[in-house]
Amino acid sequence: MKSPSQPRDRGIPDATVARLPLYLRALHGMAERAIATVSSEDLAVAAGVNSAKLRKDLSHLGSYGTRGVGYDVEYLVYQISRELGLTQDWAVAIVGVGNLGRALANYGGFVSRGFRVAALIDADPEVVGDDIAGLNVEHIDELEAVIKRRGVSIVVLATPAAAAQEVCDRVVAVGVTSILNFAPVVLSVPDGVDVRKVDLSIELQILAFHEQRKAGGPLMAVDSQ
Amino acid sequence: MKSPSQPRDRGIPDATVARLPLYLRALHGMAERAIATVSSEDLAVAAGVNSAKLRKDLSHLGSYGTRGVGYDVEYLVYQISRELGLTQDWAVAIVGVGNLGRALANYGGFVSRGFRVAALIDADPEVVGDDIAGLNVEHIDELEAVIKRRGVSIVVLATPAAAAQEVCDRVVAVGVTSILNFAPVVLSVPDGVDVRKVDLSIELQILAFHEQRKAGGPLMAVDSQ
DNA sequence: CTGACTTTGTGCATCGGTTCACAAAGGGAT
DNA sequence: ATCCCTTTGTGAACCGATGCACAAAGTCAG
Repeated sequence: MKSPSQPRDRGIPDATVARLPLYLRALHGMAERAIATVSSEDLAVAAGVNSAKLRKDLSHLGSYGTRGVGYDVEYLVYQISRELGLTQDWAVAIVGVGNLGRALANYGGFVSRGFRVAALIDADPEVVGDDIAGLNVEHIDELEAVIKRRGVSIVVLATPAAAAQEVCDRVVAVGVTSILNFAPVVLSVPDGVDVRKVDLSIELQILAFHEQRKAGGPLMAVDSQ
Repeated sequence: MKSPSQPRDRGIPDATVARLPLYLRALHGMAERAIATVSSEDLAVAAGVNSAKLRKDLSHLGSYGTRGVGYDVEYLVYQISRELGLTQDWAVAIVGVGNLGRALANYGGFVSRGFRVAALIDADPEVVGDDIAGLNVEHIDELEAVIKRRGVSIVVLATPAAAAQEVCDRVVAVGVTSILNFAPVVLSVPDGVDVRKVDLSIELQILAFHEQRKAGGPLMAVDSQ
């Protein structure tokens, strides 16, 4: 059972928050395999982190382990889910139904737990009206109305770079404060609005940097194999 | 002091490397608008960071600015490109041509500079043979052969979670040491292999955490911001 | 050439995050 | 109940990243 009021240090470090979903995924896998309890060591391995870090991360949520035993898988799933806000249902709108938007709409794991794609929105009349992943694509003119009507609180931007800032401004204006941005631009938003960025080309460039270094540094092999 | 033409400080901090692509993008935008020189302040604003950080980042590459003036846009573009290894051409293979793989293959900005999608690979006979983004989808059996033949050095995994580790093992076995993983699994790889992970559901969960907190949270807390 | 002005590059203090290492807490056996 | 074994939770050292603030280095006007 849950301790009623654990006035837990509401300041969970960002680095910890970023790892909680990782632990949660590992725990879900264990729950499916009917594993009842898990040690910090085992869970850490499954999540790809070291066990001291995992223990410190979990300690920020409360004291949910049992010394000498480990953590109860189901209980920990619940606690982490609650902490992340996954015990409620989040309505997500995807703006921009190009290749990427379409992929996101169809991507099952993307909306597995706690999230629900509630709207698809695009500006192209060619696409508006189409059914994708069981949803009707609505026109960008309806943006504000749709967001309010469906109670959307998280917006995914999969628009072209040039359109991202404008769409961003509009959704912020109707009260959205959480945005996941796939467009390769730096969005400017007022304080209090969270923007997370996923940038494929940046990831590739970081890989290229390390790859180059492994290959002998710049100006060495142009044609290596 | 050192000669300004010999920067070669081989220890560029990871945090800096992660931001260089951001600067590069901003600089490209400026170059297109025919801006010849830029101050650290202006570039920092364009890239969404603070100027001291930007200057420190650039100082790791060498001393490429002119006091009292700023940085030459074109020269800085070249230096950062070179440092990131973008002056050479990287052959990228995308494994898994589902919705996401397809989106990546078509995503223009994804392969704009320095990168080239050299192969699309899938296991589904339904998809193999299709032409996507001007490329023929090849069968997973050909994985090793294609990677060698095309000189692929970076592999993008867009497979289902269950297949990712196996594909990963196979590409590592033929010498690939840079992997961009979109599958929601923790890949285990030998030392020396770089894996970067893009995980859509984790990003959403992080947003949900902050959104929940803003909305009052499981326990209404100090609303500092 | 000199002096006013601009902007870089960096020393230094600080901060957040990671890791180590161990005392405390619990279980199980006898 | 007592001892032994396992594993958590955390104090403290460490490490890298951030941001301030300023001297050094350059431009430009006269």
